[in-house]
Amino acid sequence: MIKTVKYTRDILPEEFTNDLSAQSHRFQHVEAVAREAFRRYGYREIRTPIFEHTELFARGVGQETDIVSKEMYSWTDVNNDRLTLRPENTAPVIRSYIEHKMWASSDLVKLFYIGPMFRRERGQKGRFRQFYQIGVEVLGKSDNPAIEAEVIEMIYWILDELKISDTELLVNSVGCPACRPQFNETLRRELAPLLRELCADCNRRYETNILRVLDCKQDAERTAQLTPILDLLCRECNLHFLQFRSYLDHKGIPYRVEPRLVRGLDYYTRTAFEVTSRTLGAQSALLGGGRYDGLSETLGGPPTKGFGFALGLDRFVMSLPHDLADPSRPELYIAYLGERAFAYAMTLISKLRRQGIACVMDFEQRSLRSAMKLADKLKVAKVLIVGDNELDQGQLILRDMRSGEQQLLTEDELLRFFHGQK
RNA sequence: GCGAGCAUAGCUCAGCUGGUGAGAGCGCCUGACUGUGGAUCAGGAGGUCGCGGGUUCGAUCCCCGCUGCUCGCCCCA
Repeated sequence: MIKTVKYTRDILPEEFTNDLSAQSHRFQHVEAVAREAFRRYGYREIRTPIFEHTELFARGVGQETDIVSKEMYSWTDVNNDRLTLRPENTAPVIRSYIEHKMWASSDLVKLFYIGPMFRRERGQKGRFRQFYQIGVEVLGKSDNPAIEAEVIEMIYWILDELKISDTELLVNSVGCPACRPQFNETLRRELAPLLRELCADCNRRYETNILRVLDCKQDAERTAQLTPILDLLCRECNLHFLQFRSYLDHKGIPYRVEPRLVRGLDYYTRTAFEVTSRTLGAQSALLGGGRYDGLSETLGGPPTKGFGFALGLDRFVMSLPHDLADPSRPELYIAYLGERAFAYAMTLISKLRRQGIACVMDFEQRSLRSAMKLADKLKVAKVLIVGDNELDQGQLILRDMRSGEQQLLTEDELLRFFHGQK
């Protein structure tokens, strides 16, 4: 049997899987709520290719990051192009922003995207090699922290609307090109004498990404005595962070300052944030994002401020309430008896569908009993029964599957009945 | 890339220190019920016990290897 590739999976209609985290209607629901949020907040959809030139990610995300150095699906095309399945979508969106000169037509560009990303990681709860992200990017001339607060407010609206609770917002500032070298240096100096006491991972991080040492759970006790990164920010970064926090306070959005929060992608500057959930297991990040003011220049574009986030659709789906109903189930099942009724049902069902009614019928001649069983299994709300008797009398039977009540209707009355429902 | 656990029917699992016949619940199909579902009852279909090797008179059970899944580390959404 040919199966899905390791650590990938099918997202299925609910009738084919008990796994709530893999049911397609739950994905649809998160997408629908997110799209409504984007509509209200003025975001426009962008769809970029799922593969790009490898160089885009090497330069945008950073050659030394885990993503680029070991997790990308890359290949050389027949014409020797180096191509990569996108591992994230901020760099592609910036690429598009530059390619289509969006800066020329608007000072502030607000984009959203929904789609699959690919990373060659080991699978785990809430982590797959093909996973889905919904994200936004705010691009333009302004780096006003009010932009950041508005984005986070929108995130909270989405979380509320989806009834996802038990979450926590963590915020931090990772500085800018002006102050980061300095606090990296300070960190290096303060950590040097401690290195022998720190775990193996931290010794490695000391060389590769020193900020990550702060994120280590094992060595939390020892690193707690270091100068907090927030004390080392430059004037401008410090002011920016304070303003950002005051806007959150103003909006009544609760958060926790987490000086250990460090994002793993190179392009982040200043504000970094994450929303975690207690219910997710080891991979607790529901979403993450931050500011990336230099990214456009890095990719050959004009100086541009940027802020955005991406949410893990797979993880959102896991966090949704368990009892979410699937609204895409058919409402009506047509049970027919005999050839004449079959021909009639064929044309009637077309009329109903053109009116927007979700209705289905079976194509085998079967007993009314087995048709009813089928309708029951489909969980339709109503069943229309039509046989020779009904055709002769010009009256159809409409049965409510919940109450068991039946009424007689002419075809016109039926069409009007469902029309009124819409 | 590293570590641990698991692998028996479509699903969830049982199978008592290796010993005649491979099981349960749910689901599925049929009938009791010639044109009325859910409940009940009676039948039925469905399994190379993940794959390969070894130990043994005998392996679903013990050992080794492989594969897959799951969870954790790293890292991220």
